[in-house]
Amino acid sequence: MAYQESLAALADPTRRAVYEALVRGPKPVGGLARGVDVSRPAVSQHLKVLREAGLVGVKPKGASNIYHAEKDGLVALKRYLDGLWGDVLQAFADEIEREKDD
Amino acid sequence: MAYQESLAALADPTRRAVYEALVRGPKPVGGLARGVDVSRPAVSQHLKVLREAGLVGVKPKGASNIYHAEKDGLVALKRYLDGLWGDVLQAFADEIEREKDD
DNA sequence: ACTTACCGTAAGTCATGGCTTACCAAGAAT
DNA sequence: ATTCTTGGTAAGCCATGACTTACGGTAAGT
Repeated sequence: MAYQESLAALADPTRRAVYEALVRGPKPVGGLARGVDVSRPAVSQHLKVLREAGLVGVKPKGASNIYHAEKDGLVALKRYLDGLWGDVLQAFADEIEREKDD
Repeated sequence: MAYQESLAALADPTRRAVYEALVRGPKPVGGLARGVDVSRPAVSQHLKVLREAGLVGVKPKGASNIYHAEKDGLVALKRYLDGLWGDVLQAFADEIEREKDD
């Protein structure tokens, strides 16, 4: 749920690939594993990290678990970056001011 | 310059701390090192990663190197997340539609 | 000129984490 | 009831990467 976890979760390429697949629509673990070139257990582990970051959620559907993208983790990350963005703009403005002193 | 590098760069806590310090204003390497509990060379290595991601830039000022936040890397990351966000909303909309079929 | 401050790079150490195989549990199907 | 599919967890391996110390190089101060 915290932006730090979203950041760490999305930093890994294959985990990001799994997430991007889910962003296009809900899918079972097996389906996700087929889209990536790692084993199915590896995908399960990635899903755990994504789940703890609030980026995805699960709904059991019989024997299979259907994963889907969740808003929370992404919103947290977007908010964090927007905060940084504001500060960066401020820093730029400050620098313009400073350059007037020559 | 690519969002992948920004993601990887900001995923590390101490590197993120260095970046956040720069976002509040330009600083020399030594000053940055004093704000974090790792050695100065470690900070230099983090700055290299941040620089390659387009998140920071340098301006030599005499003997010291003044680092500052750069827009490019952050913009790239924000764009990527906005794309994801759009897809997530679409996926949610699709799911609402699907639930009408019961 | 010599020393001191500032910084980047090299080499080596060590922990983190991503991957695999093996195993186990639960639901579907026959 | 047994088999087959689906998937989470455990244990172990191994590469990546974050950190340290040591070194070299340039600019400023005296």
